[in-house]
Amino acid sequence: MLKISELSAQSGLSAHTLRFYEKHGLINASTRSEAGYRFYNEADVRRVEFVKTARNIGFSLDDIAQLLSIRVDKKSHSCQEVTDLTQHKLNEVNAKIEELQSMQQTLEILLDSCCGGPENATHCSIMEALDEGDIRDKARSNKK
Amino acid sequence: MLKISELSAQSGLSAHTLRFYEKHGLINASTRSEAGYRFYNEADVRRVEFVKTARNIGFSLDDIAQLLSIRVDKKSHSCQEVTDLTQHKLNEVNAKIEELQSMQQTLEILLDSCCGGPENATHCSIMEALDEGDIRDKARSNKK
DNA sequence: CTTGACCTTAGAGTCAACTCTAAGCTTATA
DNA sequence: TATAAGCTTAGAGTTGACTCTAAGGTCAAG
Ligand SMILES: [Zn+2]
Ligand SMILES: [Zn+2]
Ligand SMILES: [Zn+2]
Ligand SMILES: [Zn+2]
Repeated sequence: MLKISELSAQSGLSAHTLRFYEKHGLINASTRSEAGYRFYNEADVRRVEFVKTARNIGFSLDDIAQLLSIRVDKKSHSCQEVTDLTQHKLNEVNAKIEELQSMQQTLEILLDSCCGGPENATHCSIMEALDEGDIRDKARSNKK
Repeated sequence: MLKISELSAQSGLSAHTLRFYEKHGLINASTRSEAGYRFYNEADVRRVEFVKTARNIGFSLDDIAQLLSIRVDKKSHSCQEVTDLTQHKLNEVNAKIEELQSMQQTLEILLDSCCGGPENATHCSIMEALDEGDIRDKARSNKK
């Protein structure tokens, strides 16, 4: 049985974060001492590791809550539910990547066009491009 | 001279957003009516368009504030300052893309491994992977 | 028996970029 | 002249995932 500071050291999550996750229904200390101190058993630790893994992949805490509710009763849930969640997350990630790649392209074009030198910026092609808005066409897909 | 609602219609930014940008020092109505109504002239409108363009590229409002301070006095600033800002933003964007691509890979691996069918999730390889944490190695670079 | 480290809670603060509300003027139209 | 639409301000609310604070209880060591 681990105290919160021990679990914190072991998991790399701060005690604050562990309490925060508890408040949001993700994890729990299955026992408390008489004084109210949290004590985590092995199953608790495994659950925390599950949360950590899912979080590292990029799932939101809401996603993780759903994954956890599947985890505690796998018989009542299907593989399809799991792939739906995963696919949905993948779609989000893909959309963000596209948005960022569009920004990336525009920024590279801007950098290519500017001399980057120490002279003053009265002739700066980046400033001109921002003023004229003509890169906006290339950057339009960046909009949320 | 445009009233705020007219500039809002023309620019696609809400009147709320225009006031918000003003509060944060990005834009200004160079004149006010006797009753205090904002009136935007052509230079104001061009400044708003500059902000919009920069925002669409992905610059933060802080970045934009810096770009604007260069814009109003180009003689006192160098091309290098402009490229520094742009390069810094590009580095940020590249870092995020890498992070997301790592998530993307992990999610694709997970999706490949799961049957996605309607049977129950007791055998689900995604749940197993999350439990065992063995994809964490692939996903480790996702950490902030 | 007193430090000092650790634990508890509720609740506030952080970041970014809006978004909205309330309460009250102003202006245009009927 | 009355109604509605539009403007003003200060300030609060939103989202997500923490992060920290205050005020106090607990526990081991010296
Ligand atoms: Zn130059
Ligand atoms: Zn330049
Ligand atoms: Zn299956
Ligand atoms: Zn499965």
